[in-house]
Amino acid sequence: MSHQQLDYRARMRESGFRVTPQRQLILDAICEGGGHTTLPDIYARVHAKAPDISRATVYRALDFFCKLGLVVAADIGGEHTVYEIAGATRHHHLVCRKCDKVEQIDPQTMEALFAKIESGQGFRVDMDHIVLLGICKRCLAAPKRKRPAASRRKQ
Amino acid sequence: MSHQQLDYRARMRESGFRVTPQRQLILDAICEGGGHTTLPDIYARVHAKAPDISRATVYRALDFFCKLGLVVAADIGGEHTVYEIAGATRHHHLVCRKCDKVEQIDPQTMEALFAKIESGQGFRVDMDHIVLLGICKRCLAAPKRKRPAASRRKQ
DNA sequence: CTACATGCAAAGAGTTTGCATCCGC
DNA sequence: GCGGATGCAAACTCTTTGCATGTAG
Repeated sequence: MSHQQLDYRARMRESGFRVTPQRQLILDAICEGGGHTTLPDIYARVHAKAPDISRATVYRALDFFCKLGLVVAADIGGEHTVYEIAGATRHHHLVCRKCDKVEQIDPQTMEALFAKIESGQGFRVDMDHIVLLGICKRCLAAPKRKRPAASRRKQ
Repeated sequence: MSHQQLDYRARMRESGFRVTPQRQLILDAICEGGGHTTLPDIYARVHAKAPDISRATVYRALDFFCKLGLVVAADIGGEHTVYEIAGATRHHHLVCRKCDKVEQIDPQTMEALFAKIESGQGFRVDMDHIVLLGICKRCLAAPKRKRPAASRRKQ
């Protein structure tokens, strides 16, 4: 991810903004999260390495990254908004309600769905990141199994 | 919706809980909202008819309805959780980012998608109410057009 | 009459903002 | 050195909770 990091640095500076150690740590934390990083997650990671960083800074940095388009925010109907590095192509996830495991949906399957909706009703779906909740293969097979899994409030 | 209302009353009482005027007003408000009713929405509606009802009561009633299964809550990635009367079958919506119009997705299309995901990756999607954001037919045709539309914060 | 519901107000949780200070560039 | 970035703390918003009172059944 190192060469991409350099890219990010350049993009920040080009836009007249600064590359600070805090922002780098926060960006790192999002990368490390690999897919679904929530604010508490990011803050915890960052705080472990640099205890002085305040939550306000994390909020501001995330906002900043989103505006720059480096990071995308997705409110996927859990407790928290999740953040991830803006990838080249849109992709979609399946999240298991039992074990919180995340897997990707075959992109073509989703593109086919969008195409069908557009041709059928003239509606152009425009979402970079859809998350479908359900039960994964393993949990379907072993209903007893449980991982620490953050509890979900709703639905 | 009147006979259904009676049904609800019965279900509440059967479970040992009470039918109060507040609960009826709140349920009415959800019905009137027709599809996507948020808490501020519900509160506003209810408050207009009965100014004494407190937000706490609305929260408690919604929680209660959800537990009873009369209402489903869906956090669709907007600012607020939306509530709606629990319908018989799951259904999914398209919401236009420009004009906020809501339309249904052909249920079979979505069921086909879920079936494909389950057969393909063994993951059973389990969502009653998916919302896909995008641009509707009319707004695609007339990009200038705008309605008051509540502003969206994210994504 | 009894137990559930309500209203009020206070407490929590999460997020935003004002301001003095700091530090990339 | 300048102007953006940070840390702190206070302000805000949304939601939950404790408690005395009200009321459906």
